[in-house]
Amino acid sequence: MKISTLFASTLRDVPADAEVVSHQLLLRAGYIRRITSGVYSYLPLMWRTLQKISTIVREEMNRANAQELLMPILQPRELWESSGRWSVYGDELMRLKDRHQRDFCLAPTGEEVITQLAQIEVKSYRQLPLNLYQVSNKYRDERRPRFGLLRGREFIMKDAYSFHASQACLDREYDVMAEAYTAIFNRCGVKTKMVASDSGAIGGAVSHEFMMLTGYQAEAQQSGENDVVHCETSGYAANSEKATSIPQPLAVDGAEPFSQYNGATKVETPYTDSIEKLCKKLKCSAEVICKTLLYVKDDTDFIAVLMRGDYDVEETKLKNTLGALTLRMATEDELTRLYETKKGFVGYYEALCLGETVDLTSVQGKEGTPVSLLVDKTVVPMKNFVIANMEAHVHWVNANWASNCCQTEGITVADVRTVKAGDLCVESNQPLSITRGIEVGNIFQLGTKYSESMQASYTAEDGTEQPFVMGCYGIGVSRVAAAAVERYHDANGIIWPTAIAPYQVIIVPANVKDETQWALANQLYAELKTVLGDDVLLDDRDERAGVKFKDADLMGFPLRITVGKLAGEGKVEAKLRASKDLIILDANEVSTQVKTLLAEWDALSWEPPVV
RNA sequence: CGGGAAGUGGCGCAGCUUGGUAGCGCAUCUGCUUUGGGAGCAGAGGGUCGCAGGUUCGAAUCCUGUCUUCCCGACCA
Repeated sequence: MKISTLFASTLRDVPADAEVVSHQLLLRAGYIRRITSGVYSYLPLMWRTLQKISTIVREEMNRANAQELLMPILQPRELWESSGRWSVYGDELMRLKDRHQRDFCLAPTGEEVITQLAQIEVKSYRQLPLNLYQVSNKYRDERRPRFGLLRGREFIMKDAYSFHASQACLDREYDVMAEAYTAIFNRCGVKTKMVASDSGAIGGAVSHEFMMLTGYQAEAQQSGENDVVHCETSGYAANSEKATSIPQPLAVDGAEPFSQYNGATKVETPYTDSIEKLCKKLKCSAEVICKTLLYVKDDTDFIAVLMRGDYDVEETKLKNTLGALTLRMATEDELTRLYETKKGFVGYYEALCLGETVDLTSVQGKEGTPVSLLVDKTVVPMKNFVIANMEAHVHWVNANWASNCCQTEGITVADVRTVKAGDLCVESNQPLSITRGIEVGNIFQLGTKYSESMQASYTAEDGTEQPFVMGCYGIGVSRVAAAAVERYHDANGIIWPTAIAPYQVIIVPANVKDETQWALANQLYAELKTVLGDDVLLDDRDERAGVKFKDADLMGFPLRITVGKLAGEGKVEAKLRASKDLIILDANEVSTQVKTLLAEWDALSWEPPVV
């Protein structure tokens, strides 16, 4: 390919609406253009990169005995009703109507279609196991598309679905997919960590995500939307939405700071509507405070969550514990309606700490509105702590649980707290660290969730009808590309891992009007095409050398061959994008050296400069 | 969904307060010079100032509505 005819133009200025590095660079280097919020055209350079990623994905999936097919993006409402997800998926489902006012959606994922397909086609256990996949556009009406290709409303995803006659068989496939994924991301040059994750709206039990960690950057520049909790010693790794830990072993006995009070005492704490203010007022640390947060489940049920003051509630964990579809904090209006109290003073001192036994009737709100209690595990061992009692501007200190408190029926004890860096690993008892990450793939054990709701079954060996045991496996193809740019770039532009660079080599004649340089550049171009196929670019533009160097750096090709002043002596310069060094080569050894040079650029060991 | 900001040639911006026939840089095109890290000079083309209504002799500018885009939030009692 000659650059003069390549459909790509570079921008000097950063478009004002691009926030993250990958978005900026892909725009500036002429890879993508936005059509509307969260929707992009992939220009030829981008498309080549995406195809290279897809090819790697296909090769590894095929190697794992999965079969590629292609399912429709446009899907009817009825199909989604049959799985129950037409309503469950919520606003993220991109919905539309046809001319007869029939409802359709654009596929955000493919369980419904594939399960129906299996139901029709697979009749016997003899046809199992089966793993089917596709690479196609997916649609999610994100509440806030952002970060360019990292979170768009339209994106390219590889989604695979496996069908099994037993859990054991699914377990084996799950491991096979985990291996395939590791191979895929390694080949793409994207360093990932497999972490335990929450299964979210797709449902099911066991699931893992493949996270590209971005923690190599200075704190303020860490990109990615997920926090990954991990332990160096045990190898434990989990999304913060799923992670558990041993809480920091701080003194949770408030006897010390409150020694001036004799037993449980009511203390004036005006306007302490945050833990921070309360600590300041009482001159104590947060871990001796028991805070109470009021949540609303599915917009109807009230749940009070008791949490140690220095920890936050992990809402995903809470949601799963409660089996809630939606969850939100109660509004201040609701607090007033239920208890006539203010933010900062929600608490059940009287019900839980006064006397020997708890009185759950007094936990109810006005007019007997039921409120269920959920106690985080960290709260149980607390002694002589601070707790509110619905009375504004007052807290109780030196409070202690009634003796049967956490065993009382109607009080649930569960782990719903957000892991903090420095908490201890449940496996190794060593401190955990937290790093930002970009999710580029995930694997789920769906079990029989979809096969049961959609009544997809096969005839088992014993003649009975059994629902399929299913797994599903996704890779965000377009997100992998953006994530790679997020990881591999410098001040001058993109630095593609060789495997997914749109072109491996760019030949730059410094001055196209110099006949010697021009002739040699063209000769090398022809030679390299025989070695690399169409993976070589010739910058044949009549531009100054500086312009061409800048563009080559911005676009991020791994190897640049400059045909310049040494052309007369039959010599050229080779430069790896990720390196500062120039290598002088004899022109006649270029085609034999190119692959060696490219192999030198090993993306997995490259560390970007800390800016 | 809540809050904030912004829409002016392809990209980045100024002009708006105090209405008077639209400008700068980059990019594009032509010519000359230049030619190893985003060149210089001279010239050219390209915009119904997001859209709709209103005020006015006159609106990019003032008013109303609307659409779009971006940012922050939607997690702490």
